[in-house]
Amino acid sequence: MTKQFAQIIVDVPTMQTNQPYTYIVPQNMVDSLMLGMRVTVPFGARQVMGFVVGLISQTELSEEQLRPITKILDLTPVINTELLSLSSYLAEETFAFRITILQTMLPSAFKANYERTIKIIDEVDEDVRERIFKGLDEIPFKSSDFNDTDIAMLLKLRRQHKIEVTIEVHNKVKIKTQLAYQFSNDIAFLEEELEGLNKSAKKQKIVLQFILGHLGETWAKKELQEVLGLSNEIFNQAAIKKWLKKTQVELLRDPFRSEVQPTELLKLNQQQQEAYEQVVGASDTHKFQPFLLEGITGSGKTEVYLQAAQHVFEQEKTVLFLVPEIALTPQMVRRVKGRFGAQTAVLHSGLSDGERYDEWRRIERGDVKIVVGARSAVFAPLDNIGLIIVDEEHETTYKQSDNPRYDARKIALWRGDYYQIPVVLGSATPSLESRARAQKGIYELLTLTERAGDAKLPSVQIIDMKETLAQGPETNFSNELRIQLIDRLEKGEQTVLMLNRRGFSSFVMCRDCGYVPCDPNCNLAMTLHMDTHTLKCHYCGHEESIPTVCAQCGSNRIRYYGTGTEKVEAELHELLPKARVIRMDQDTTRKKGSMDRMLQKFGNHEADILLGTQMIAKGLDFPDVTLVGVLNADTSLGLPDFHASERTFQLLTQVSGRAGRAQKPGEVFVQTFNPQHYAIAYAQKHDYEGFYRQEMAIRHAGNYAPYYYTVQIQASHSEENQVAMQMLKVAHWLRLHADKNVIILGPSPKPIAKMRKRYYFQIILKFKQRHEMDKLLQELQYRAQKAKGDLQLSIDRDPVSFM
DNA sequence: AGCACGCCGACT
DNA sequence: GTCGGCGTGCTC
Repeated sequence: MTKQFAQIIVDVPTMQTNQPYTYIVPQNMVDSLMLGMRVTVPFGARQVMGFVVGLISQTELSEEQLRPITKILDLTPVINTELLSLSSYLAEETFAFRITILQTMLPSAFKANYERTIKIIDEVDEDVRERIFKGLDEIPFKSSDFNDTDIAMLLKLRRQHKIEVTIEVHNKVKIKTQLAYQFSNDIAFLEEELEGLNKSAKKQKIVLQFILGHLGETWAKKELQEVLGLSNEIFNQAAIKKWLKKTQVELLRDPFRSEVQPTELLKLNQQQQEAYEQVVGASDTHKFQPFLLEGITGSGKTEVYLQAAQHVFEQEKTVLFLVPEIALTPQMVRRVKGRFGAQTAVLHSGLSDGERYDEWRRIERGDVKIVVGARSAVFAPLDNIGLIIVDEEHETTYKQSDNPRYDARKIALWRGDYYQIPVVLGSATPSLESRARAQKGIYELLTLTERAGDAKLPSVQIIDMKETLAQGPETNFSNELRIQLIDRLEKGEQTVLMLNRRGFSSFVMCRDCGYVPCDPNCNLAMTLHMDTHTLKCHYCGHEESIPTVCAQCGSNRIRYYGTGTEKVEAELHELLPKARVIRMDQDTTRKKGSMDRMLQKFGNHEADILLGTQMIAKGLDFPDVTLVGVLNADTSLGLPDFHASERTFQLLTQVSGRAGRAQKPGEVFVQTFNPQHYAIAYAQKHDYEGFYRQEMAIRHAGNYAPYYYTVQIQASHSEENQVAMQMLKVAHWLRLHADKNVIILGPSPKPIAKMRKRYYFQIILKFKQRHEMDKLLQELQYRAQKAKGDLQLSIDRDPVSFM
C-alpha cells in the first residue's frame, strides 16, 4: 500500500508547533518523496519549509482537515533515518524544538530563505502603483524596503484582496545543478527495444547497450557524453522513447585537494598496543563500548586513534574523529590527511557556507572515510560508522553554549550505541564525570602512562606570589621565573608564558576609593585596550576613553589594575629588551590564519618567548621549549562555578605538557597566590588520579556532579524587577511540584547580571532522579513560552559554566 | 513566527 | 455607524 500521508516538522520554532503535522502526499509525489527530505507546505495562511519525519498510510484526521504538500525541496533526503531519530532524542535532551535540532544538523546552506512577492490583482491607487510598484504588477517584498505607513497600506490592500502576497522557499546558499539522465531499469522493455532497433541505428544501439549495462543509474550529461562520445540529439530521442529520463543532479565544486606528505605508521609501545587491541576488539565484535583513554600528554593517543581508524577502514567502515576547535590546527589535519589522504573531510570554523556544504555533500555521498572536525561535526552524515573518537574529551567546547545546548560527547555515545561500535574518549585530564563512569565500569578505562620517545614529564615549581609582592613593587614576574627566563634566553632555548585570563581582565581602578569604571549597559568592569587607548565592554562592545580623574572621588590616582597580555608584554620588554616576543591573544589572533602564522614563526625559532592566554595551552608541540611559565594560576580558581578546581588542574596540566617534549628536559614555573591549593599541588605532581580522588570527595560532600545532575534555569528580562519576580515564581512553582530530594538554589542574579540591556537571573537544580525532573522542566518550558511579556527563559542541562 | 479573528475607542 | 488598534489563539 502506498504511503499517502507525510508527517512534517514545520519551520516554526515554537512550543505549540513542536510536533509533526500531517499532510497529504499528492499522487505525483508519492514515488519521489522520502523520509528526511525537505518540503514546502501550507501552514495557516502561508508557506513554510518542513522536514518529512514520517510517511504513513493512515491517519486519524479526516481528509478535510488535511492539506497537500506544495513542493519537494530536495533531490535526495538530507537527514537519514539515524539522524532523524537522533533529532527526537536531542530535542528532549536539550529542551529544544525539533526543528531547531534538524537545522543544527545541517549546513546553513539548507536553511530556508523565504522570498515574498507582492502582486497587484485588482485596481489600486495610482500613487501606490507608481510609487511602490514602480509601475510594475509584481515586485519582491522586503519589509526593510518600506516604511511603516506603506506596510500598513499594503496590509490593508491585501485585506481588500487588491494585492496578493506569495512566498517562495529557497535554499540559503544556491545549490548548482546540472542536467543528468536517469536510466530505466525495465530490462524486458529495454531488450525489446534493442531487438526492434533498425540495423542502421548504430548510435541508438550503443546507448541502449550502455543503459542495459548500467540499469537504473543516473549519469550527468557531461560525463555520459564523454564516455560515449555522442551528441545531445541521441539522448533526447532516448528520453522520448522512455529509455531514460531527464533529471537534475548537483554540480559539486571541485573539492580542494592539497598534496600532503604521507605519514608513517609509528610503532606502538606496550601500553598503546594494549589500548589499540581493546578498541579493535570491540570493533570486531560489533559491540557498543565506550573507552576512556587516559593518557598523559605526549603519550601518543593520536597514534592509537589513527591505527584503530586504519583497522576500521579495512572493514569498509568510516570514522568520526572529533577534536576541540583549538586543536584543529594545520599540523593535526596534515597528520590525518597524511595517513588517509583525500578520503578525509575536515570541518572547521574557517569554512565558508559554500565550502561547508560541499564537504557535507562529499561525506553524504560516501566519498570520505574519515571526518575530522569540531563540535558540530558530530552530525556528519556518515552512515556506516565503525569508530568514533573524541579527543580531549574534557574540553568544555564540546558543549554548545547557546540553543540548542547539545553536548557532542553525549551525541558521540548515542551514535556509537546506534551503530554498536566502540567510542574512544581520550584525554590527559578526563572530565570528572567520564573518569567516574570508568570507575563504575560504564566506560572501559585504558591508560597510557609513558611518554613516547623516553621524554620525561617536566618538573613543576610553585611560586608564591604573595611573597614576591611583599618584597618588592607590583610585577608579573617573580624572581625565580625571571632568572629562568634569562637563562633560556642565553641558552637559545624557547619559553612559553601563559596568562590565565578566564573570567579576568585588566581594568582601571582608583587607588584612593576603589572605584572601577563600568559600562552603562552591562554594569561590568570595562577592559583596558592600550592599542586604542580606550575602555571596552567585553560583552556589548561599548567603548569610551580612559579616564584621568576618578568619577567617584575626583582623585587622579586612577590607573590600571589586573593584567592583560599587552601589559605583560610591556613588562617583559623592559625586563628582557633583547628577547623576541610573540603575543597571542584574542586581539592578535582575530584575523583568519594569523594564529597559524604566529605559531609557525615560533616553531621556526623566529622568537624566544610565546606569550599568550589559554589558547596556547592546547596541543602545541615545539621541541625547543624547555620553560613554561604560568603567570597567574589562580584566576580560574575564583570562578563562581564548581568546576573551578577541575578547570585549573586541567589548564595547568595541559600547559605543563608543552615543556620538554623531546630530549631536552622541561621546567614549569607556576606563579600563584594559593600555593597550597590542591588543584595546583596535584598538577605539580602530575597526579591526575590523586586530584580525581580529592575532587570527587569534594563533589560528593557538596552534592555536585557527577553525584548529582545539575540543571541551570536562566531567565532574562529588560526590567530587573520583572525577571527577579518571575524567577521567584518559577522557584516557588518548582518547590511545590518537585520531589523533596531535589535541591533548588536561587533564584539569584547571574555573576554577569546584566548584558546587552537585559538582566539575568538563574536557578540551579540538583537532583538524582532524571525522569521526573525532565517532565517538570518540559512543563516549565511550555509555561514560560505561553506567558506573555519579554521574559526569556532557557534550560541548560549539565551546564559547563555558570557565568 | 505570522496571520486571522474579534472586541473596544476616535473618526470620515 | 465604520476603521483600525492590538490582544488571543491556531496553524495538519
